[in-house]
Amino acid sequence: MTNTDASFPPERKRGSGVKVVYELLRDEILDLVLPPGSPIDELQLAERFKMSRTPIREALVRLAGEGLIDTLPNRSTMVANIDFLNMHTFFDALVLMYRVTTKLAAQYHRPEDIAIIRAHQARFAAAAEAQDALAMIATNAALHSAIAEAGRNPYFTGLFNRLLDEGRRILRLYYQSYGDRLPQQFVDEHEDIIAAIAARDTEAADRLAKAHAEQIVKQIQTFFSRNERIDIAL
Amino acid sequence: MTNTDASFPPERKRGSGVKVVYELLRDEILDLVLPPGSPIDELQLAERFKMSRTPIREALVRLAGEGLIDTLPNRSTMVANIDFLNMHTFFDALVLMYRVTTKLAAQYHRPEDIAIIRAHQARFAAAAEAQDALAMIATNAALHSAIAEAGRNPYFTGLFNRLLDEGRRILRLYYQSYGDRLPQQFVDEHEDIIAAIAARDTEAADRLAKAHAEQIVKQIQTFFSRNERIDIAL
DNA sequence: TGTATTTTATTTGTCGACAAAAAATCGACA
DNA sequence: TGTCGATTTTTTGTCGACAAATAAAATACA
Repeated sequence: MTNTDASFPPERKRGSGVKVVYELLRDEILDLVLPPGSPIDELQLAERFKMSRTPIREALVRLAGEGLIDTLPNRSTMVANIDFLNMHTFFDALVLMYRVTTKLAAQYHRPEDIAIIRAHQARFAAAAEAQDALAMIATNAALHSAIAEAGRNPYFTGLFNRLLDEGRRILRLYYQSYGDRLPQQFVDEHEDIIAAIAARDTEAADRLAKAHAEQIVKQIQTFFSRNERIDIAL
Repeated sequence: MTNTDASFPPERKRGSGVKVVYELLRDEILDLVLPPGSPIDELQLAERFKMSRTPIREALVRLAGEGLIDTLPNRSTMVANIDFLNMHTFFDALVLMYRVTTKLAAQYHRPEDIAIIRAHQARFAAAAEAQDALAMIATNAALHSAIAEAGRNPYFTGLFNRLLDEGRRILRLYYQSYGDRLPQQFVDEHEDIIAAIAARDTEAADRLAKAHAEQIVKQIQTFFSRNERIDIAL
């Protein structure tokens, strides 16, 4: 019998509380379970996670540090809004990081990195095959994150992962339109990029990553310009 | 008489405590008053700032989020070390951000930005004239930060400012060798960069920023290779 | 004397409570 | 009925205290 008795508190390990709250809240924000602008109530979270406000607070401070929530002093903390007006700054940064991390991966990767990258690519291909848009988004981010890791520059991987997270929120907004067109093309482009990395061809890696990133950005921008009226309403 | 009575506590404004601790600690870390590896004791800080551990803790969480301190669970938090072995990743990121932010400044700056940038450049020139190495480091960082702001991409300015902070720590290590050679050249290069930005010549801005950044990096690397034996000791 | 084990001390993580600040509600007055 | 000001309520920021985890010290044993 493994602790079915509820009279004892859940026996959370000391120090694990913050991590649990942080990660769950982070996922809920990025998956839009908590949409932008949602109010965050410490007391409510404390009840929900059955712990005091102190660890909740620490998790919120961390999330604020990553820009995922905004805190007004003394009052109201809420899920950060997506800045549609300055979306182009996001795309600029995303394209550059796609390029830089891919290029560095071609330069600095180790043999074992390629295996990891190929495993992610296989998962992405499976998601594309199954026409599962949400899985495509997730596996695509994981793949590019793995490529960035192979480049071994913590400054770039840090920014890139942050951008991919932010991208998760944006992509959720139009994930319907993501699955129903040319997923096979993305799979092929990934294959080319991986081949360039494995061959340590930095020039090709950069060129292919640039084309790949710009195509994705273009697709998103096209979607948003089609829904311009909705954007303005936000 | 403005509160010379010490019987009342210092009357810190509610919510300001964290900010004070965060900023002071941050400065002390970046200025190497707290050298890498220094142990951080919450209780000691609480005494020093005359407040409870709670706001101290929040400041530390924030600093940890920026990678300025490392926390081992349940035990010992200390000032983050400078990773000399992977310094090249820092330089790669720094050069790229120099280029990107300068280029974007040329593209997106507004008239008022130029005035701000020129003011910073004047301060840098004064520091160079006075052969004040520490002031040169500070004003140089402020100048490039202002240029980045004119580019108006929060993702890039965020990373760039973090890199400039990290650079503050590295530059302190060799600031003696910074002042005693060609400061006038840096002043001139800055002038050229600013002129390119003002003329909205993105190509020239990128080229000049690249040369400028690479020259600085080269100088630092030369210094560190001369002091290789010291590096290994660390 | 050196090593393993118990004991003590130190430091962190969490808690519940209280005070300050802002928002929401209520009430006086025109 | 509408507006301004006072009052109440809600939520945050800070505090002191306690418990868990680790390190340091002390003790037992070979």
